[in-house]
Amino acid sequence: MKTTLQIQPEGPFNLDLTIKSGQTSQPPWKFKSDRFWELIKVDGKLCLVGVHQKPGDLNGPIMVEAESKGPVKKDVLRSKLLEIFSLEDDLSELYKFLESDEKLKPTVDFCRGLRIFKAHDPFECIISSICSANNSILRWSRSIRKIKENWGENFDFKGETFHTFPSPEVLMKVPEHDEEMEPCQGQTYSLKSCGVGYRCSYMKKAARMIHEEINITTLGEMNYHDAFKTVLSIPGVGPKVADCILLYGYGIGRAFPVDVWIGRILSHLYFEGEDLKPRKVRNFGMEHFGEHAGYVQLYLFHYARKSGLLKTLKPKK
DNA sequence: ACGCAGGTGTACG
DNA sequence: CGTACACCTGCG
Repeated sequence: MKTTLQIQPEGPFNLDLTIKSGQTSQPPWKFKSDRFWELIKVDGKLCLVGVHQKPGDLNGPIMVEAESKGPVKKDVLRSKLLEIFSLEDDLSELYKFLESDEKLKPTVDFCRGLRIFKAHDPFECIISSICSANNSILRWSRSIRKIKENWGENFDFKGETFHTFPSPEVLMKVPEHDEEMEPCQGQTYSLKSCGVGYRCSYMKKAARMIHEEINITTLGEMNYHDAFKTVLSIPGVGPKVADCILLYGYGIGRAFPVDVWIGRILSHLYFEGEDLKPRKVRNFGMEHFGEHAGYVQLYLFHYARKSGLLKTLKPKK
């Protein structure tokens, strides 16, 4: 069953940039025939959505086309997409803030319309974020894709198969190593074979905890500090991953995920290249950027990459 | 070929 | 409490 709708974002929105900017909430959506496609759950139903934006038209409407087994309520689909692409964030407010800081000012021209690309659901976000730790974007997105192909729900459309992310219960039961299972048509399907490395046991333990112990649906209602401490208790989740989860899974804008790159960038911009401990970078970011911290991190990283600044920042001398 | 990059857990002081 | 090192994989 087909559903179509239009969304008129408030302020600039760059769909292409947002999807491809390497945010660790999820790998880029599949691009085919002018649209980005992804299988998501809307109102509990599998729903393949295709989103289109006229190239270069940062202020134009977003055209949405969705295919589902049964009927899907338009307003539910609409709010899901508003959520995923953070379309209700007030970018003019953000840009006012960025322009008030000489160091942040240049990021705006490089990033106009870039928004936080949120995960489809908190569980997927937690596992994705654990998998992204100490990993490359390439390897991480490959792993997530394989996990979805191996254990997600399928949806066939026009000769292609799309996959959801598996539930906690499914993921906690998947085999860790190939030796644990019979080869199936010459192929094996273990979590290790997805290339997750030593993160394998963290991911399985996290899935078990979320299935049996922790209620992750109420995290969004907690204050930042309590939510941070709660996700920190999940195996494989340290400060960086915790902030990714809060930012991309729950839209908590004060979260400031600190990796080595954001550390080098802030050190270069504000500390004359001094070697900074991650703890100090995080405190500085949260104090100075406040509720914009998540966006500042996103904008600084993209700016540094596009402007060539990143290449000049050396991994200590 | 093989060294290296990349956060977290653990084992120390 | 802070610091040092091992962990796994794929790229250059």
